[in-house]
Amino acid sequence: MTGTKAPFRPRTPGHVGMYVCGVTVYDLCHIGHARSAIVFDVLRRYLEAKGLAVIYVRNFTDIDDKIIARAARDGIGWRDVAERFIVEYHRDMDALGVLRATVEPKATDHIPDMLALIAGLVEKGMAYAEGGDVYYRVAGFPRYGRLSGRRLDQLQAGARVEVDEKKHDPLDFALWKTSKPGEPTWDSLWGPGRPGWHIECSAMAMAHLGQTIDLHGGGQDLTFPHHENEIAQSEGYTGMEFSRCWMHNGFVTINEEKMSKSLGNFFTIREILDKSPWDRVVTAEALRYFLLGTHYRGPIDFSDEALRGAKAALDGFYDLLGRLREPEGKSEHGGGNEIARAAIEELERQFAAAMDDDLNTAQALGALHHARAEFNRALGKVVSTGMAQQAEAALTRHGQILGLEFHATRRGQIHEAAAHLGARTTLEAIGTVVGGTMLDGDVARLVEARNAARARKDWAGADVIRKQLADAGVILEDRPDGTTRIKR
RNA sequence: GGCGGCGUACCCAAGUGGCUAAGGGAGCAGUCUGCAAAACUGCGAUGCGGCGGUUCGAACCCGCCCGCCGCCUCCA
Repeated sequence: MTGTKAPFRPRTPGHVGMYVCGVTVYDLCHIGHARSAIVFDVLRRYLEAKGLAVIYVRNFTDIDDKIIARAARDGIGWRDVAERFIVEYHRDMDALGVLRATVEPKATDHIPDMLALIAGLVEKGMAYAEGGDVYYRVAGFPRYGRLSGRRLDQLQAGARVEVDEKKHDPLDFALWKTSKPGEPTWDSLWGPGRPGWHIECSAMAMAHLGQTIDLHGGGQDLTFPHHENEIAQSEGYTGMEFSRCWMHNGFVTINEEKMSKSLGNFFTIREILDKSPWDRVVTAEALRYFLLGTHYRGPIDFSDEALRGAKAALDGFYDLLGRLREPEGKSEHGGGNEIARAAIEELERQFAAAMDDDLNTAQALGALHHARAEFNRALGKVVSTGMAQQAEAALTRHGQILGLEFHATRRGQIHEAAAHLGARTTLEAIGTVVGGTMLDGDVARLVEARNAARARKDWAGADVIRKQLADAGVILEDRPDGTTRIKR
């Protein structure tokens, strides 16, 4: 609220009520939506990992001009539009590993709450009715503009021409508006109509989290006027502080420019997942990694190159996890145990320090990479199976806080998985068939044949098989002890 | 016009007064290796848009300038 970082202290120790503005469900989500969802998903995961009980409320705006317009265009009902895109939202966000919120309220389920709020504001003189519409009297709320660092006189000077002459002041905003013919309507004290945009968030936040919430989040573009208006409505009504902490994520840009529909420079989550050369699971994780690689408040520029970089960085973790999990090269008398032990401690410390400092996920990823290098170094000096397990657990535990699941068997672990799964099932479980569908049994036979060739120093023959497997998306890595690591 | 943000190596990026300016990607060299891959080691900004200033000390604070972006209207 003060525009500075401040220690986060929830109202009730050990409990956090957080509200994040979700999406208006009239179209597929783009990566800007993904960023917001992922940032606050990570915040929620981290708070929970710290042992706090989090109630996370993320709404759906399911009544809005754009939904009505879309319904008219598609020739279906507005409720059908909303329902369809809620399903699509979940499809995309599930793919990105965004957890469902504790409560995902829809605006239209809270019309009575909104009406109660509006009525209260009118009673207190904070709002006024005018010909079936109800407006909030901004001038009656002295703190208006504090969140976004604006002053009333400046706003008025710069205000664009308002067509709506029902407003007493151009800055006033609609709490309730008369429906046009054919539009969805609800009955109210001021006649049939529908809610303005801002009131829904106040109503839903208070309905689920009480009159003062611990934390409110959303995209940077919502700071003004949406969140400013939420504060005005809520505090005007309750006389209490609405949210103790505000967090706004920066934009995703394309070629350094904000994504927007008018510029046509936006990517939906769907098309990124569909058009990627990699499997969906791999792409989704790379996208998440990419989005967490920059501090949430700053802008982030999306490009194929950036996504490739994220994927390459993740590959390093997968290679390490494969080495930690394989039984080969482990010994109880290894000299790497101390290195690994120290690295785990360092990771715990650095990761927490980064996350505690305004959710610095970029720095947290740096800590994870440092641990990765240390674990690799330890493996070079040999570690025990127990220490390898601890290292693996440390990596996956911290990865999970960021929503990076290191999905067990993406690459490099097929020989483990294949032991107890049918070959076909394994391929599906792994989810990353890099352009090949060779069955595990065939792979195993070819590896055996190649090793036989190597044993009799038939290098040409061995290389033919290596090539054959490579074409099927299987990469072989020979270990010093003569065994072969299989990656696909 | 008002408000705000950004500019760190080839690319991305953390760091916002004081140890050798994190980390990732790409690159080069070396170790290992039949080859390859992976891994490890080393190299790479005497400098953090430019110029001044404050300070024992600044990428980090102040001033001016240059460049880029966003908000002020629906928008994650």
